[in-house]
This record gives sequence, structure tokens and C-alpha cells, in this order.
Amino acid sequence: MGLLNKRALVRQLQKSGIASRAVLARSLGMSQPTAGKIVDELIADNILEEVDAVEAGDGNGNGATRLGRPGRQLQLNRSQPGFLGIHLGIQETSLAELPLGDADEDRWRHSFRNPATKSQPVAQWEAELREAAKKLDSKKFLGVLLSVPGIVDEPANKILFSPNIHWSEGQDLPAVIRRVWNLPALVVQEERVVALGHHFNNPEDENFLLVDFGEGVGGAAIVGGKPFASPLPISGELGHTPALGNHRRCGCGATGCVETLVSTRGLIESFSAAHPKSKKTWAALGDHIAATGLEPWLTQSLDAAAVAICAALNVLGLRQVVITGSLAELPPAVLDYVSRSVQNGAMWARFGSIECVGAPRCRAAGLVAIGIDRLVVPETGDELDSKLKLSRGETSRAKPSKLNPATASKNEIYIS
Amino acid sequence: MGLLNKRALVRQLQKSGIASRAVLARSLGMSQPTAGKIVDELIADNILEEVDAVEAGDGNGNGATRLGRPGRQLQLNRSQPGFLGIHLGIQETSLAELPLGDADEDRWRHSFRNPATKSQPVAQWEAELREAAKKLDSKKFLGVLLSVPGIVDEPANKILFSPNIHWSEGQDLPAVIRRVWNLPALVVQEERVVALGHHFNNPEDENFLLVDFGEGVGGAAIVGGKPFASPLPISGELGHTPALGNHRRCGCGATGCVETLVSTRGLIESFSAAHPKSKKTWAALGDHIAATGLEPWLTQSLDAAAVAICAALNVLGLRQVVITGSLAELPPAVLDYVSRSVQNGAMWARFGSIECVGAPRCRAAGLVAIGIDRLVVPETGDELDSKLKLSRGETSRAKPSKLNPATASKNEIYIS
DNA sequence: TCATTTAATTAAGAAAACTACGAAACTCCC
DNA sequence: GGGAGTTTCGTAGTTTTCTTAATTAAATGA
Repeated sequence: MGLLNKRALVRQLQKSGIASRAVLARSLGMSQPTAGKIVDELIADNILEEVDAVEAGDGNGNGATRLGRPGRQLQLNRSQPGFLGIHLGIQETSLAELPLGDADEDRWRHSFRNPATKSQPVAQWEAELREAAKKLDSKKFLGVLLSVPGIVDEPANKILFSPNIHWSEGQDLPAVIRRVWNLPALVVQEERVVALGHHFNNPEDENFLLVDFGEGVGGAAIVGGKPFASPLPISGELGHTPALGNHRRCGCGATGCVETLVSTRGLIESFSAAHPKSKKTWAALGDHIAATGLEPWLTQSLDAAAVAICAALNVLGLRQVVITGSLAELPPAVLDYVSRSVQNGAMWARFGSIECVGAPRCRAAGLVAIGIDRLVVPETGDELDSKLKLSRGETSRAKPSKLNPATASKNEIYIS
Repeated sequence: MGLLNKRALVRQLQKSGIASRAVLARSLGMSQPTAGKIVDELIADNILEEVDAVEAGDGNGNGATRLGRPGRQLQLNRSQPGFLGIHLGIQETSLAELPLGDADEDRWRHSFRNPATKSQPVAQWEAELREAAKKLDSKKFLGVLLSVPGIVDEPANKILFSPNIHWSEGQDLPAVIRRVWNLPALVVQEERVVALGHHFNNPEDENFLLVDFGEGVGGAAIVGGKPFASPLPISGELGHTPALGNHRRCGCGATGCVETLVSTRGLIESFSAAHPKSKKTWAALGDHIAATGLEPWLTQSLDAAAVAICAALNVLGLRQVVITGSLAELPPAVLDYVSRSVQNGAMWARFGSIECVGAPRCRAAGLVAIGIDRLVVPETGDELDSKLKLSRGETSRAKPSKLNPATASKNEIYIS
């Protein structure tokens, strides 16, 4: 079946959650027989399932009974295991079984502390992984997805740089995962996961910049419903925008990165510099802000963050900012200030409106989206083929001389 | 014929300049019959032409005589008029006849001063245009391409904002052009034209950020060989990144934009503030820098520009900066300083190297590339159809319900 | 001159889309 | 309850587009 249409159909279903063959055909502009055939195939592959549920209020506003033969509703298969998601946090690693049709909140079932010892951290991590594997309900997944903070070379499946989880740098963690489960495994950059998760949990947001505050400050853009990516493994790194006049050393090796001002660590540092007598904790910082409002040391840091955000908005041509992470834990005045500061600096504010909203991190939805995109209906080749290839540890690079680009690139639309 | 392969073939020929059917087929991974058929069609449409020229050194290093039947070399048609390019400058408007296969330097044949009167500037511009039309060798073009500085809504063919050519704002200049020539007319943002021009004159540069210094400071990114674009009409606007500590008012309505520091006007302003006795001219500024080197007022401004460039590189995931315009006219120390400053701030410098090069503005090549992309082998529909539609002033939006996305989006790869 | 090599064209076939038609399933209305 | 109207879904046949295989063409080199 045409790869493009297959991808488009799956994607549409990811967004709409539930739909009939006819609705899919209409919304994608393809003919009914085509949609029907693709659906048949996807059901045979256990990716889609028919659901008997009555269609209550089908989103078009007409919740009333409709004329004609009712369509058989379809959704991404929820009764099957789907993917195994692994989130590599700074302190601990979490695991979750992710059914394909899971747009819900994150439910991380199992977790363990990351290796602390300097010797053999990867072997220790592997051992913990094996322990965790025993506790899982299922062993059969379509693949394993590893979300990692830092800089990730996704095509090569390698972790390049992770200032907060140094032991993972340069490691081939997917290979470790494959030793444990013998399944295709992918590494994905955390911010991209979160951004995609937000997109699929809020399908109406098709163009936005997600900014995640935490130990670091990262970003990822969704442009035209697709995650923005460039050939370089870095992108969306707005935490490492230099801030004029800032001379703090950053973990990345440079001096003056915005991240050194508005990461949790950076904010606490500034806070304790301004108030040496206060406790140097995140909670104390929050309490202080709630009590005294926004003091200059804070607004200056927030302005620096806003500059980086504005720069990104102006360059990418976006008007919506989604903010996740620690900044949303502080009193709302903080987010308000950033929002106003972005309004002042972003160019589109002169022509229209800028939106700046807080949101939770939706890693599960993002991981599923990436898994579907790269394992279930991958850009090139048959899914089974590529599964095998990946599980054998081969790169999934297509032979350019053999493949006709017209075939290879029917995959368009979801370049990822 | 499949639109994707047609586009791919034309694009390949744009890059390689000259190639035979067999070479094209091989390099694009399609079969020889397919390439042959597409070439036949393109020749019939007068877009390609066969050229008898012997193939001297075909780029593969083997300039020696090769075995076998020699391929019939093809190139974009140079014997036909191609496009009419119009460049809307700040002071004057220039015209050039652009053959399709033109990768040469810009040759603007005719130009006239822009309307100065406040009354009826558009009508006056139209009159000048009619005058200029008489001087042209040909009246038959595939279309007219208007390059405009400022903010342009390219899909809607409208000029939204142009701080330096206020009379053009909100005007439908393509309609004016159509009244004069009765041909399809497109407005394109100047920086995007220049970036595409650089890309096609240097096909090895597939990922870069072009930064153009002049009355304003604009940017445009080429990512994966394609101009980056978002749904919003702004993008690449790195001149309007706020610079912390800068309080100059910008023409865009905001305060503190980098552009107010490093545009020609901004630099002269800073120069005259630091040296009140000097002449307030660009030449005097250049002489002064050549004589005394980089003074603090200048390095601070350049640092601000570097921050904006770094922010863009980090967010877009790029490692090459192409600088055009007035900054390249100053002593080389200036570009060197910016280059070093970018090295310090751009994140990729921690992993690899950052490149920062000056280059001339290649508007002609960029306009031709855009014209080919949007008029000769447009993404959707037949070229003739869309030509007619455009010349009738209709939008060339495809009917989504009618077109099969598999057909519509075989256009992949060259999303533009 | 003839074998070898490469280019371009022709012919036949496969993939994937479409249109057209008909059966199935439901509502509405008499 | 039963026909008319609607909508869904599947089947059959057609079209488009690209492929492979075979053929013809044009050059080199012994």
C-alpha cells in the first residue's frame, strides 16, 4: 500500500482519536476504496481496531442521530501492548507500557534509580533494566522508545551529550535495550517527545515552540504539525542562546548561556546571591516569590529567557509558546511576566497576537507518536523489514541507488 | 507525469547545471525510461534544451574520454526569455530578464527611481513600469517575480510590512504587474530570494543561515536544501531579536531590536555618538574602522548581532552562516569579529565547527529558483493550469477533497 | 571490423490510485 | 411495517505512473 496514504491515515487517526473509513477518506481527500484498503491492512497488522462504541457527538457538533448507515468506528489499537517507553531522568529511569491509542496522562509504572557508581554504570543500568523487565505485564512490544534529555543523534541512535547524565554520553543505550528485550529500540530527544506529545494531545496546536524548564532549558518546535528537525543533531537549543552581560559558565562549555540563568539551578543561584540568608532550595524560592513578588534579579533572568524565546519565534515564524517544567511550578506571576516580556519582543505581536501557555509534559503521547512514525509506518521500506533490521542492530538507511525516490518519498508529509 | 519526479529532475538540473538523461536517472534513483519521458515533456514545454556542447570534465573527475555512447547533455533553457525579475529596492526598482538556466551574476538591465510623491505612489510606479516594459527585449515570460524587502505574505501575494518602502505596504503589486504584462506574478521576500540564490550558486551549501545586512537586518534559512518556511508570513526575522540593554526604537514598533544596532543606519548612529565630530556617512565609518580598528561601541553592536545569529543557529540546528550586504563592505576585521563571536556562542561549536562566510547577493539565481519552483513545476496541479489561474488572479489553492494526497504530495522532497 | 560499453527508446507488466456500481444498514415518514 | 432517502463499505474495472527487460544507437579500443 502507498506509504504516504498509510502514514497520513494513521496520523489522522492519531489526531481525531476515532473515525470511520468514510470520514478518514473524506478528511484526507482520498477515495473510499483506498481508505478502506489501507484500514484493512492496518487492522490485519494489529495497528488499528474496530470499536463498537456508539459515536457520541462526533466532533462535528451534530451529536444527534445521523442519516444513513453508520460507519464502523476505528481507533489505534488499545488492546495490544504497543510500545515500551523508557524515560531516562536525571535521578531515575522510568518505564511505561504504552498502548498505541494512548492519549492519556503519563502513567509511568516502574522506575529505578540511575547508577551512582562510577564503575560500569551502563552494566548496572542494564541489570536494573532486566529487573524491571520482569515486572512488566507483557514482553511483546512493537518497539522500545527511550527518551533522553540532552543532545541525541536520532538517526544514529546515539547519545552525544547529556550534561546531567554524563554516564550515558556516547553510549549505545539502544543496544543495551536490545540485549534485554530483543526489540527495535530508538533514542529520542526529550524535548521533541514532549512537544510531539503536546501536539497530539492538543491537535489544534499545529505550530508552536515548546520550552521546557528544568535542570536545563530546552526547546522543540512543531511547524505545520511536524517536529522541526535539521540535519544536525542539535536544534531547538534555545537554552544555550548567549545572554549579553551574563558571564556564568555553562555545562555546555560556553559562557553566558541563558540556561545558566533560568534553569532551576541558575534561578536558585541568583536567588541565594540576592538573599544569602535564605535556604537554597526550589521550594524556598517559590515561597519567596509568592511573598515578595518579582524582584529585579528574577525579572532580569526572565527577560533573558524571553529574549531567547523571542529570537526563536522570530526566526521560526511562530506565534505560540508552550511552557512546561519547573517554571510552571512557581507562582503564576512568573509565567505572566515571561508572557508579557515575549509579547514585547516577538515580532508577530506587531501583526497579530502571541500566545504563551503553560502545559504539562506529555511524554507518553509523544513517545507513541514517534514510535508510530518511525516503527509502525516508517518513511521507508516495510515496517516488518525495518523492525527486523533495527532489532538486528543494522542502520535502517535505505539504499539510495535502488529505491526510486517516488516510492521512497511518498513518505513526505511526516519527515519527522 | 509524476510531479515529484519532474520537480526532482528539474531541481537536480538546476544544481548540476548540465547532465544527460542517464546521469539524471542515476543520480535521482529513477529508471532511465522515466527520466527520459520527463525530459521529453520538459523539452516539449521549452523548459529544458538539449545542448551539443561536448562534456568537458563532467565533475566526476574523469575529464578523459569515456567509453560508450555519449549522453545527450541537457540544461535549463537559456535561449528563451524565462522570467522577468523585478527587484523593489528602497530607492529604486530594477528589472532583469532572467533565462531559466541563469546561474550567473546579477545583471539588472533597467531601473527607475521609486515614487517620491505621497499621492498615488502605486499609480506612479505602474506608469514607470509601463515605460520600462517598452525597453525590454521580450514581452513573453513564464511569469514575473517581484522581490521585496520586508514582510511578505507569499501565499496571498501581499506585502504586509516594509518599513523602508512604506508606500508598498498592503498593496497588491502583483495585480499592478498583471495589468502591465498580463502574466502570473509572484511576490517573494528578498532574503529568501538571496538565500535560495546562494544555495543554487553553491549547491554544496545545503544547510545554512543567510544573514543580510543593510537598511535592515534580515535572515533566511535553507534547511536540507529547502528554504525554511512556517505558516506565518514572518520567519528568519533575526534582525528583530531584542538585545538586552538596548533601548533604541525600531521601525517595527518594538524597542531594542538588534537591527537598530547593526543596520547601516544603526551603525552610523553609534559611530556618530562615539565620534560626534566625524562625518555621519557609511564611507567615513568604514575609513574609521580601517584606521583605528574595532572600538567598543562597535564590538558591542556586533556581539548583539552575533547573539541573534547564535540563537538562530542553535534553534534551527545549523552550522553555516552566510553573510551578505553592507557588513561585507566594511574592513574584513568586522566580519572576522562577528565570525569569532558566533563561534563562541553557537552550541554546535562544542561538537564541530561553525562556518561564517561572506557572499554576494545572488538575486537573479534565487528568483529563477523560486519561479521554477512555483510556476514551472509547481507543487500542485498542471503548470499551465496554475499559470492561467494565477494570471487570472485566483489563488492557486488545490481543492483538498478532489486531489488524492498521494498524487498531490508526490511533490515531497521539495516542499519549498 | 568487431567486441565492449554506455545511452536512449520501446514494450510489457506491476503498483496504487481512481470511478462506478451495488449491497448493507440505518433514519424518516407515511 | 415498509418504502424512500442517505450514508457506508466493498468489488470490479480503469487510469496513471513507474518498473524491468529488451532493443536500438553511438561511441571507444583492440
